[in-house]
Amino acid sequence: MPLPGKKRRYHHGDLPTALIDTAIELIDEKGVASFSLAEASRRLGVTVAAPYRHFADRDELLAAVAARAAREAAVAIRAESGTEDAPAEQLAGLARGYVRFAVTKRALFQALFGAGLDKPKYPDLAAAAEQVASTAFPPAIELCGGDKAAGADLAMTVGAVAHGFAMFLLDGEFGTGDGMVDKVAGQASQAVHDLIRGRLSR
Amino acid sequence: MPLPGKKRRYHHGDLPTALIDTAIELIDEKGVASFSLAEASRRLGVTVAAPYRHFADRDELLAAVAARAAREAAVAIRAESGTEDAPAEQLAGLARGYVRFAVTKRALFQALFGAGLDKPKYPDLAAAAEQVASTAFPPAIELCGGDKAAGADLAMTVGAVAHGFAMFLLDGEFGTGDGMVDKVAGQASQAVHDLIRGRLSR
DNA sequence: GTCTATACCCGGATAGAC
DNA sequence: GTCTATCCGGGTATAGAC
Repeated sequence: MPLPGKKRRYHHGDLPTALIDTAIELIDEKGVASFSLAEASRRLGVTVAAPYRHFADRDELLAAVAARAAREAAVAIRAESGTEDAPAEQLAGLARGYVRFAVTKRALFQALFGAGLDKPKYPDLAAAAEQVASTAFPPAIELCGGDKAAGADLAMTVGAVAHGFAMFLLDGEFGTGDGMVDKVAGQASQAVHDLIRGRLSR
Repeated sequence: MPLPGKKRRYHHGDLPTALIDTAIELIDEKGVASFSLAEASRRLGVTVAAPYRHFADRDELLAAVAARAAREAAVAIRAESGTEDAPAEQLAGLARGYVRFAVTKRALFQALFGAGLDKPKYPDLAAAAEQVASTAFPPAIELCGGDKAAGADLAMTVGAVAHGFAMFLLDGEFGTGDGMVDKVAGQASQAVHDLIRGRLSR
C-alpha cells in the first residue's frame, strides 16, 4: 500500500503507463531532444530491454506521450472556451487555454511539437490531434456565417496565433517574469478578438 | 581556380566559414537535432579535432549559424516590408516575409528556433536577433499613435502571428501542396491586416 | 592550423535465458 | 514480461605530434 504523497515507482503493474509517466518527467527536466529509453528504464528500475516489449522504439513511446498530450490539451482548451457562449469568446478562450497549456504542461507540449514525430505514422496521435482542431471549427464556421471554407481558414488562423504566442513564450522571447504567462495568454486572447473584429469588418 | 558551378570544398582557407556552410547543408538534410560536428568535419575532409580550434563546442557553431540566420532574416523581411509605405502594409509584409523565410531558408530558421540555444549566452546572436525585432517596432508604434508600450505589444503580436503560421507550415499542419507556401504567407499577411483593423476599432 | 590517436560516454536494439 | 549480456554505432572532447 503506497503511502499517500509518496511518489509511486513502478511495481510491475503497468510498465507502458509507467514509461509514459517517466518520459514526461524526463522531458520536463531535460527536454525531448535528450530523452532516451535507456534513462527512462534506469529511473524505473527496469533494464533497457524491458520497454521493447511494449513499444517498438523510442519514437513509438514519444508518440504515446504526444497522444496523451493531445487528449489533455483538448480537455484543457475546452475548459477555457466551452464556458463561453459567443463564438468569438470561444475562440479567444481557445487561444488563452492553448497558451496556458503549453506552459503548464511544457513536457506534453514538447512531445506534441518538438519531438519531430511523423504524425501520420501514429493513428492514435493523429486522432487525438484531430480532437483539438475540431474544437476550433464550429465557432469559426458560425462566425463565418456557415461558410465552411472560410471557417476552416479562420480556425487555422486562430490556431496559428495561439501557437505563435505559445512558442515565443516558451522560447523566452517575452522575457521570464512571474505574471508573464497570464499576460501573454491575455495578449493571445485579445489578438484573436481583434482579428475577428477586423475580419468581420473587411 | 575553382570551376564555376562546381561546389567548392574546403581549401584550407577559412574553416570557420566552411563549417557554417556545411552545418547549413546538414541541417537542411537531416534537421538540427541530428547535426553533429563530427559529420560536418567528415564532409569537409578535416578531422573531428579541427573545428575545436575555431568553436568551443557544437553549440557555439550552431550559434554562429543562428546569427547568420538572424541577419539574413532581417534582410529578407525588409525586402518584403520596406517597399511599403503604410505602416499596416509594412507589418503585413513582415509577416509574409517571415513565413517565406522560414520555408525557403529552413535550415537557418531551425538554427534560430529549433536548436535549443541559450540565446543570451551568444552576444552576436542576440544582437542579430535584435535587428529582426527592430524592424517591427517603428511601424507598430506609428500605428499606435506614438504610444511606445502599445507599439511594442503590437509588434510582438505581429511577430507571434508570423511565427505561428511559419511553425504550422513547417510542421505540415497546413498540408504539403505546392502553392501552400504562398497561400499561407498570404494568410499570415491577411491576418495581420485584420488584426490591425480590429485593434484600431476597439 | 590541422592531424593522429584515443579515451570516454551514451543510446539503440537484439538474442536467449528464466 | 523481464533480465543478462552484448553488439554496434555514434558523438564529444582532449593530448600531443607535425
